[in-house]
Amino acid sequence: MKNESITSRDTDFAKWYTDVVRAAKLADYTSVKGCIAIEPNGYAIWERIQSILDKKFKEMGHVNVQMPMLIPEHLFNQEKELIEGFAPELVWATEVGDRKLEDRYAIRSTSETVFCDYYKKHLTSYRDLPKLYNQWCNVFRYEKETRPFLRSREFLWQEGHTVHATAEEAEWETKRMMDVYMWFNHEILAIPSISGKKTEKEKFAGAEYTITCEDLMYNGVCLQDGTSHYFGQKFSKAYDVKFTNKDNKDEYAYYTTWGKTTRMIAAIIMVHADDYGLVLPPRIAPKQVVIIPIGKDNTEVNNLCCEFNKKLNDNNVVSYIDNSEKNPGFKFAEAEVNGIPIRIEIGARDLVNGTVTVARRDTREKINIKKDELTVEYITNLLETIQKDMYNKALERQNKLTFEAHNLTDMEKILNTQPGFIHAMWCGDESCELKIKEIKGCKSRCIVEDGKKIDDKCVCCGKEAKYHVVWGIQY
RNA sequence: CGGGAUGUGGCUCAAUUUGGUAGAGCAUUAGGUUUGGGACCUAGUGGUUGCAGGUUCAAAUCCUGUCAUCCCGACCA
Repeated sequence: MKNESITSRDTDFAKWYTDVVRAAKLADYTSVKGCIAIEPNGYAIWERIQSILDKKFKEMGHVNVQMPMLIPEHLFNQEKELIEGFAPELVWATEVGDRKLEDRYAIRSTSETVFCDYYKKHLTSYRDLPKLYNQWCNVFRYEKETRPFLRSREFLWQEGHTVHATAEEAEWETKRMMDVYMWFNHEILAIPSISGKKTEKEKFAGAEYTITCEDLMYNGVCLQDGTSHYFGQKFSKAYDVKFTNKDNKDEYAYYTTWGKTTRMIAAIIMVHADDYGLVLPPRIAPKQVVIIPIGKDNTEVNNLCCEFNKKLNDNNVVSYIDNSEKNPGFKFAEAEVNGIPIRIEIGARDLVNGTVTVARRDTREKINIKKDELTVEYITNLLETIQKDMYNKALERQNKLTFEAHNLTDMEKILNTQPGFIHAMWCGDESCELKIKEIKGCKSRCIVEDGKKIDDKCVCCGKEAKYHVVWGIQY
């Protein structure tokens, strides 16, 4: 039965989204404007994200550190573009008790400043390089319009800050970290993201260039979900981060940063969830299997549940038994709203027939199998099938919502009927970007470098096109 | 910052027009009967009606002020 408390996805997408967040108990509002309480179900997803990404980062040679969450004003002011880009959303700590603080401190919105300040002290020789540091932390940005996970004032993320002896190496780092993000979205989150460089207008304040990871939501709205920036020597010059190179000469370090945030949870919801609640890809699901015994005090049923649950957990499948006092129907609905990938139903009737019921969350299909067929292998295979099917389903929809535009009329028509990823050529002038933005706030998402040419002319001005760009309406 | 709306148990709302003992559903607690798609019965807990002031014998209701939230616009990595 459909969950009455969740608004239909096709009726009101925005309402549906927050309904799913609340129904799945991922997060709740707090009395602090724009700051959510991430609840156990939501935090468990973040912990899965963290553990998988953190392992990957470490395999690649990164190490974790922790920097201050207060940033002195003078540090921020050293990089003009950065302070200009961030000024509107910085919140300042200025007082202690009834006195003024010794300095004005910005609450951390991003940590380039403090990392540079640190690296400045700790780099002497090229032998110290590269330094591959990462930080898991919270940041605060004053946002006017906030929505849980999607855009909150305080959010959790990881920010990698690396310094290198050569531009080539730093650029390689920028690229390989975007490859990690794409791998993560495709393989773990089952989201068929696309990636490419941001235009000058849309890049990170102060970066040489920004590579972005862009997802397409169910309703055709785009979501930036991870960025990797190449700074060249811009920041190291502003913050005097120098080292002595092999030729015994002073050189400014080459700097990169890359980050991914709790916004991923919003992406999971808006790509995979449905009118029945959350749907989690098996590889990110904190709980992969729920076993629901039906009927009360049936020793045989209980034993079978316990036995199989143990077998699964012994084989690295995260499974649990729902032994609560609720009705089976309630348990089914609850498992469904929480997005548990597989549900196993075992009752007295099954024991007589020698069967059990296995239900897939993604398709909501119920499969009756013989009791003997219920093996760990059967479940692990099914989890993999679900993972693949979810990716393919998302990809199929993304393809359906991917369009080509040859002129502004095309673009307008697409944006007014069904937005999505819009491929169109661009001359490179910001004036054209601004003109396109006038249509429903459509922005450039990223520049595609697949060599594919849709047209020779700019979609906007008709002059010679330089870039193949994906456009769209963004969150 | 401009335009509009709303503040009543944890949640959704009623009672405000016409001032007269603050109510329902959901959630929750206890006990019992149930259990193959959000069960039922019984008994409870929980609210100085956003805040401050005023009018009145009497204010959730009328008046003044204030604060907060939401929507539209503007703004936005």
